[in-house]
Order: sequence, then C-alpha cells, then structure tokens
Amino acid sequence: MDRAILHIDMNAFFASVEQQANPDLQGKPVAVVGSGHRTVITTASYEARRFGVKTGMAIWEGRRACPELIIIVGDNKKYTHASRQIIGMMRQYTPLVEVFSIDEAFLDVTHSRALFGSAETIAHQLKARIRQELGLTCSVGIAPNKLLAKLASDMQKPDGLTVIAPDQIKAVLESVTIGDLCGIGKKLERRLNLLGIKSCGQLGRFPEELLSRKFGIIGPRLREMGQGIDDSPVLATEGDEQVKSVGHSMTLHKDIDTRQDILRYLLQLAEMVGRRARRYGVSGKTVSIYIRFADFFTNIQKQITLDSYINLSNDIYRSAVRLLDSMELSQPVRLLGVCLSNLEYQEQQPSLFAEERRKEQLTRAMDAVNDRFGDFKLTFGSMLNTEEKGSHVISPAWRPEGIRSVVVT
DNA sequence: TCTGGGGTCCTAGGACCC
DNA sequence: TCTGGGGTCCTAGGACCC
Repeated sequence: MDRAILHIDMNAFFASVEQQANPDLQGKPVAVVGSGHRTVITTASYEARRFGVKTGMAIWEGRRACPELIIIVGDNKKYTHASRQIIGMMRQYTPLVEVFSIDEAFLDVTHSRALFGSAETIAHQLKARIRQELGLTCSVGIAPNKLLAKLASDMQKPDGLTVIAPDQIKAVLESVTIGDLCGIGKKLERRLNLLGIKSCGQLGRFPEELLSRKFGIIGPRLREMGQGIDDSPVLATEGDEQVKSVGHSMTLHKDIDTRQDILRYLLQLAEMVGRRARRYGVSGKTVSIYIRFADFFTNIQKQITLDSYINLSNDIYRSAVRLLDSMELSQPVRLLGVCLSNLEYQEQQPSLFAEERRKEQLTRAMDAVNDRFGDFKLTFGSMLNTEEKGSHVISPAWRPEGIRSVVVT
C-alpha cells in the first residue's frame, strides 16, 4: 500500500499569529523581528512580501522595500502556544506526527484513512479547524513520502492544498528545479548545475557512477531524490527526544575588543547554556566557543573535550575561557557563542567533595529563583553591567515540544 | 545602513590503542 | 627488525534546515 504523508506548513506563522492577536495588524504589512538593532526579519506577512520584504533582511532593508512596514518584536510564548494547539489537532488524526519545526510537521495518515476518510479529507478538516480555532492558514502537501509531501506543500502558498499522486510524480519532477528539494541547498544546486543538471528529472536520470564520483556517498541518494524516492519514516515526536547539543550565541549590541568585555559575555552565555542543560537534566563533556569578527566573514570555532561531564555554568565558563585564551583575536568581536555537546542524559550524582556539593547547591538555588522570577534576576556579580541579558531572539527552528521546548509558564 | 539564532549531519585527518 | 590494519575518539570545517 502506498503511504499517505501530509506535510503541513503554517503560512507566515509568526506574523499571522501577531495579526490574529491584534486586529489592527490584519491586512497590513507586518515583519516579526528579534530584539536589538542588529536583528533581522524572521517572518514577513504576505502583505509585506508583496513589497519584496523577505526573511533575513535587516529592518532597514525591509523598510526600504516597504515604508509602511510594521515592525513587531517577536514573542515566542505566543507562537509556542499556537503551535501546541495545532500539534494537538494533528494528533487527533494520527499518532505519527513528526514536528519538524515550530510551524511545520509531517503526518503519516496511511492507517488513519480507514477512520477519517482520504488524506485529502483529513487535510481539509485540519485546515478548517486551524482556521476556525486559531484564525491561521497553512499549506498542505500530500504525497507517498516526506520528500514529495514537503515539495508539494511549497507549491501553493498561502492556504494551499497540493496532492502529488503516485502517477503524477514523474511529470512533477520534470517541472521542478533541484533546489526546490529539501536537502539540496545553494552549494549543491550550483555544483549540480555545473553538470548541466537543473530539473529533478535530469538529476534522476544522471548516471549514478558520475554522481558518486563527484559527490561521494551522497551521490546515489541524490539520484534517488531526483526520482522522488524517499523511504524515511515519519518519526513521531514524543517530547522525550534527546537533543545532541545545547548552545547559545549572540550578536553583540556593538563590537567589542577588550578581554574583560568578552569574558562578561562568555559568562552570560555559559549561564544560559548551563541553565538549559540543567533544566533538561543533561551534562556534556565537549565545550565549544564560536566567534564572529567585525568583518562578518571571519569566524572561528574551537572545542575541547573534557574528562568528565559538566553542566554547572561556572565549569562551562572555565572551559570557554581556556578556549578563548588559545585563540588569536585579530579583530573586534561581533558575535559570541557557547555550546555544550557530547551530552549524557543522566542526573548528576551529588559530588563526593564538600566544596563541589556547596557549588551544586548554590546553582540549584539560583536556578530556582530564576525559574520563578525570570532569567538573570539573580546572577553573577560580573554580569551586572551587561546590557543584554538573555536571548530575546526567536527562531522558527525552536521545537515547541519536549526537551527542545521553550518553557512556558 | 548593513547582514539572527537554534540545531543536525557529514567528512577529513591525526592520535592512540590493540 | 619490519610489517599491516582496524577501531575509536578528537578537532575543524562545511552544508543544510527552519
């Protein structure tokens, strides 16, 4: 039996949620951004897109394209709340819901059809409910696999419903460019173009040996993608999946060049990373730091793997400083990042040493206060002069559920 | 007037052990 | 005295996604 896979993609999600929350914004060009003057547009409403406003633009670029553009600083609690409601509706049709991002999901409805009708019927019902209950629209793709369902959902926006039936696959692939496939980005597209490959059909017919020679082990996979083949299952997102790294980075209000300033931000980032790791109940033994310099194009990353697993902010900070001290800083710093990886999912045993235990207790006490009263209410003395406290930038890649979730209180 | 932040996966090369 | 090879872990860098 052919599988029936739905891909549901919310249209201009953050902007639409804002327009629903505030009727004054409805029908108007709206852009959702992060905080600070060095932020970018995360989502533009369709009214704004008509003027050429796009994701990734700086605010001034958006305003240049559309002088009436209304700028809204994003509020991730609103989006998380809406996302949870939508996922809840999806789960009423199948347990096989794979949450791909805060505004996208795959549903395997192969076995739901006996109960609810065809995949299209299910799609229509979900679209109607999302519209009635939340006032939001989405684009749905229906196909025998995830690759094609995702391709289909992209074909009609906003508020679309596109079916790629098994007997249409060949024809569709002839008309679609390779860059439209999820997994073929700019670089791969350019390299494939150089071989004369533009459409998916061409990719699917290209000799496998040549693809393997040029692209190594992904060669055969590329050819399959060109043929619309994808056997990957829809993996139900249960909320207990395990992340593999916990990181934070921030573009600074302005470039900095003194060690003291850099250390202050590193401490803040270490605290953000540590707190999230502790909230998840994970510790890690690899710490990395990331620096983007003032010229924007020079980036360096360094990592170190320790002998033991850590999640105390101060331990993360100490490793970060070690890494910093091993780096050559050639320019002022624009962005700093700290990441903890190589994770282990075990609650830390209390330390055998009194001094360590005291540190752990202090950390728990600080976490408790911050959980209750908000991030960075209680913090290290050297951070008190820092202007930016905590990340206020929203990202559509945030997973609304499980360990990846943003805690909503 | 510039250009965010959260992730995942893959590869290459070196160290080290058996 | 010379020989080979597999496996694992580590760092760095890149591509890709939303």
